[in-house]
Amino acid sequence: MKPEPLSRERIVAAAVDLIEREGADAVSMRRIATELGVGVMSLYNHVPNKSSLLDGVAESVMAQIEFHDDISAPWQEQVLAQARALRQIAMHYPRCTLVVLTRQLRTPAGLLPTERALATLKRAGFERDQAVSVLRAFVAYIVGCLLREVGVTSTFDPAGGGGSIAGSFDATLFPETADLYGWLATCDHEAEFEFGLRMLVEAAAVVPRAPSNTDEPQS
Amino acid sequence: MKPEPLSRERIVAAAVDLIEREGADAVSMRRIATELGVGVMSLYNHVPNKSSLLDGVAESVMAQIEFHDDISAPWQEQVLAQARALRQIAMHYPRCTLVVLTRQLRTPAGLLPTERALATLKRAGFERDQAVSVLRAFVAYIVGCLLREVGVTSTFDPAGGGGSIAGSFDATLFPETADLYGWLATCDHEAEFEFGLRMLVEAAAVVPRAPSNTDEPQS
DNA sequence: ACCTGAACACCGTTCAAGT
DNA sequence: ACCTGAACACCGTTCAAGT
Repeated sequence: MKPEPLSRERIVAAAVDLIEREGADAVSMRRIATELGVGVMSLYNHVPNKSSLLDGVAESVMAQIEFHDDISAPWQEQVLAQARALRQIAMHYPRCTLVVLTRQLRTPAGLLPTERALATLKRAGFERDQAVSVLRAFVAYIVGCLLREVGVTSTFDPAGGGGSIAGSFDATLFPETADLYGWLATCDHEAEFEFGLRMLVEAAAVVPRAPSNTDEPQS
Repeated sequence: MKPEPLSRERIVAAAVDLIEREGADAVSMRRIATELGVGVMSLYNHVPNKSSLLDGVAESVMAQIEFHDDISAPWQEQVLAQARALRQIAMHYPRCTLVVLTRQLRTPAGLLPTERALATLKRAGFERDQAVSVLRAFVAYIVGCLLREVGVTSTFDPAGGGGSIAGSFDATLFPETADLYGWLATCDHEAEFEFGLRMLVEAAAVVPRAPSNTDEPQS
């Protein structure tokens, strides 16, 4: 009935599944073993240790990113599309997101997003050091957004989600927070993501760069 | 010789200390108890559980943020100063940073940075929803930067720090990454932080906002 | 009020034994 | 080659017992 042989892929898939169902804290070698109906130690025939298993989780998720950016579109559009592709996958695996962002991968799946972004920025005419700095600014922003969206960092709701409308903080100590309570208490993640992304794209567009090739490659 | 009574503060301080010395993974109730020379269960007289202890760590670090921003300076300068204050504290407690950013605090120490930033943005003339969106964009960027700086997320060095100059990735598959290897392999964290910060400040400056009070408050 | 040891239900991983 | 149980050195937390 269950002759399917154990393999690294099956183990990683079980881990991704478990994380999405119960959160990253639920992941343990023993738990995944029972999930797969095998002894704990059987896992170690395919995965050297837990850390490597989590690398596998990150790799598996990263490999599913789907880039749809049009190479003939203006670079601003391409950058937006690439950023949205990252967000897509994070929305698809929200509870894996912290794990994915936390393990830096030096594998094809981990390097591909960087490669594509750098190609876009160089085609846009950015000098090499500028291309890297702009990339890093975008990635920092995207990482911060995604961690907020999946609930890892704060949305600035000053009184936990389930609290009363007035909240429990001292409104006289924090008058601005109180005044803006209505906006702080809710967060349209997609709108906020797009808002900051557009700010960065606009700012990147005015970074001085080589005039030779701006939008169209012209070799 | 050690009559100093146990207290929540002493426990939290020991945790902060241990995290900075050995990393967040080293923190356990048992370890901290031995660190303080008491039985494990003694801790539970002052701290309900480990999660609350980590909240204490975050609170303790946040409470040490020192804001030096000049209320009469242009809002752009104030925003920069506030962002740098956050970075300062993260640099002072690098290994606590993930813990701090990961626990959203609804306490005075946790709300103060938000309060100050919102005051600055409102004085700059941003509408209320804009002020919140701009704040969220800045915070996302800062969170992403700090996590990179403390080693949680990737700097995009395509071949781990200790690797050979050429790296171990396939240069034909990733031509741009290979071409930019020299820039990707090193990361001047302060310079990158400032670079993206300036991009965001410039972009924020052109967000359309109420014309009534721009730089000078005019009641 | 504060401290504590024993106990319970967990961890990751090593090792030696099986097939 | 792959699977496995026992064992070791850890976890967080409950509970009942001490002072």
